[in-house]
Amino acid sequence: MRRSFHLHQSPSILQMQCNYNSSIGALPSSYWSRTVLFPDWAYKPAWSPGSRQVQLWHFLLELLGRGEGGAIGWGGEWGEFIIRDPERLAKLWGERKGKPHMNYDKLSRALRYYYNKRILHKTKGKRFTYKFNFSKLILVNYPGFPACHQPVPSAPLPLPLLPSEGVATGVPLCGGGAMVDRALQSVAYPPLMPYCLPKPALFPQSHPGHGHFPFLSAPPPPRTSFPKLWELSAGLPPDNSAALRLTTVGWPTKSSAEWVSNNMARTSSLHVGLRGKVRGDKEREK
DNA sequence: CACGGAACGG
DNA sequence: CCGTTCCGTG
Repeated sequence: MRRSFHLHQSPSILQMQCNYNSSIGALPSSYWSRTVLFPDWAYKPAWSPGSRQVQLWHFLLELLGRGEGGAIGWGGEWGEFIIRDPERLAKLWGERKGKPHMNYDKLSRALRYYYNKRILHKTKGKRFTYKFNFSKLILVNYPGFPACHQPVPSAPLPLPLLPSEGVATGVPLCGGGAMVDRALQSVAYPPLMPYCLPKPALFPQSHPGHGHFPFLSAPPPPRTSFPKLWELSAGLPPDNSAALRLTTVGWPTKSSAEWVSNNMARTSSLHVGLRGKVRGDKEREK
């Protein structure tokens, strides 16, 4: 029943990347893997052997992780990034995808499609500035948000960036925030890209009791009236529905207000599920 | 610039 | 599904 999870597709890659877990400061990998939940999209490996193509958000993370020269860079807030040279970025993206006529206009359209999927949102007012929804981080197993402010080791990971790694090789990067110039500022970026982590087991299926989730404020009605609601939602497999329902709990960051205002309006994942099927909601829109 | 509809394609 | 292409609107 459990739909095959993305991680299963590239165990080797994953294991390879997750070896770093042990190198996160004093924190055992188990700490991370059981404490932090990333949105489901974050766990998709860059290159599934199943030959799914690179996705834009992943490409961006890759460039950001490499500290790519000037085309794109991290911004002031967690997950925020600034496209410094839109056309150059577009060109890079175009090369990767074999779309020679790519430009920022088109690329940005693709980015806008991420809004509904809650992968990205726009930092309003700032040109070329977008933000990954890392704020959707969820804490599990820690009722009181213990030392919940990302126990982020400020020091960059000893990332085994292979010399052979590069755009052309298609080697998956576990980069992400690892290579962020620490010089940049105090902001802590994800020390590991989420997709480097094993996905924490959520609700044990054996426990229909669903109860023992500390933060589970109000599980959306299991109303059987909309049985497969989540399955319609783009990019959000049922696996994650549980996680997403919890997102209202949110991550207590400085930007939480922004995040909340941005998404509280949409209320809950129920809405999101609906919005996923782009077609039907035109009328609804305004 | 930024947004989102629409048609289309791999 | 995930963009790509094109385009009207603000």
